[in-house]
Amino acid sequence: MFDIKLVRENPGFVRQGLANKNERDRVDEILKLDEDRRQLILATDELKARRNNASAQVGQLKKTGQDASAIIAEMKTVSDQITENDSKLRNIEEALDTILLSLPNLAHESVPVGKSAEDNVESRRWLPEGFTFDKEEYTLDHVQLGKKLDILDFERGAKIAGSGFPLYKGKGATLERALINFMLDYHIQHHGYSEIFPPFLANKESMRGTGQLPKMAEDMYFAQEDGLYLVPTAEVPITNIHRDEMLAEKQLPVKYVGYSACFRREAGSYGKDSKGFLRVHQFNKVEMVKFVLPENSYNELELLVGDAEDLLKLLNVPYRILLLCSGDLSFSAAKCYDIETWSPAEQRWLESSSCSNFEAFQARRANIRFRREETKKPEFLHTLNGSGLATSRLMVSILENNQTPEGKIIVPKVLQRYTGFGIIE
RNA sequence: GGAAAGGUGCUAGAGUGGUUGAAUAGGACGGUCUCGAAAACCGUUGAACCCGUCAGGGUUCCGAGAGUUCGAAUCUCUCCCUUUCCGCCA
Repeated sequence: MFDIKLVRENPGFVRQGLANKNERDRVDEILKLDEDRRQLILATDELKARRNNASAQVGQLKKTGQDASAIIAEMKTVSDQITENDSKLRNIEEALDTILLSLPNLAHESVPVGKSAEDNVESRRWLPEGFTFDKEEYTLDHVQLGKKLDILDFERGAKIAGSGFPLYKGKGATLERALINFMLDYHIQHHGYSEIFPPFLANKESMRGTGQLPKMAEDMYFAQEDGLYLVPTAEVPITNIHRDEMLAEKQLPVKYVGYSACFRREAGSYGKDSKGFLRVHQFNKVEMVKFVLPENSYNELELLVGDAEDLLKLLNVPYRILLLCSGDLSFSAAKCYDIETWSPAEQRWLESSSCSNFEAFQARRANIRFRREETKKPEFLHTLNGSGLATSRLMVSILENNQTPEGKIIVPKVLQRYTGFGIIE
């Protein structure tokens, strides 16, 4: 959520920040509501103070058997006024919250200002030894490979649930499971994360906490009867572990890693990237989430990206890192790196991970705080998360990059102890 | 799905409609004592918001919301959640 104090104290800065994020300027509306709100609180608090005093007097008078009807009569009108003011105040605060909850986080100063994905900046890339971008080396795309080897069945997935719900078979299913386990184990054993296996459905409060609601409602599957959303990412349940909690400073950083299936309606993107795994309604993802001290969050972001990169190097998958520009940042992020892996068949990069620092944006929405040792005061902490990694597009890169001229798949070495086989043919 | 019980501070757990932000105990923190520690004793121990340069003052919060009342943790209604038992079930 947006910090109202920032708007109050530095409206110009917020105005510019919203413009950089391609967002409508609502600063004046906010300031007006904020001003109204404070005036009303001031007036009402005064009335309430009067009433509290008078009520104490009534108590005293009654105790001693004296008449209190004059005060009672007077307080009746005061109480009516209070009721009226409170209801006005509620309306104002609702209006204010609606705006504040709908505003995206502002970009950090280190983020390049830009309009769209065109303006993202490649910060580095890593290519396996002997790698070439030459398409001729690779004859089949992941859909063709999946069919030929009978490890992926998109048609039957569509029959069961609809298009975009992949079905893995045989060694394909094993490979997917191996990949998930490898990623989880590696983060737990080498990067110091503790493992979470979260619920795959979450309530409205949780969705609001991480920023999916109110804006992304249309992109999520919703179980009407129960008021629950299918999680679009494990970020939601894992970040909400500490919703409405106060952590101790010495606990930080808290680092979690967890697997979840991810469900996305992808409303409005029909026909785009519809082939195979490129855009699906359900995919698997291992997600890292960190709760950190505000002063450390940008350092922690770099470490987070490094944690995801380690896996790609071990898997021997070509990738590049993009620093997203202000206009391409997601709703909640202040800074974000995308990691894209290479698809030789598509001859382009595919997004396999997104690592973001949300600063206090989610913490403010979800009310996640820590108590600072030095001041003894509560403060919002910073949250970060990153995919480490999403399997579907990563699987595209793994299959296509590891195919032999005969159309077999060599299983990456690090996965072989999980799969129990070294080749799919 | 049926039945019952219950939701109070970091935790356990009191609470008669009128100084109850809330007894008491535990925990945590600080101090005394000690070479040090334990024990004992003493003290401290919530948050949000508003006004104020500061000092400080005020308001709200006992699951959530509405109601009764001059005044509600305490009375009424609705909802939510948790626990236990029964049924169904991986």
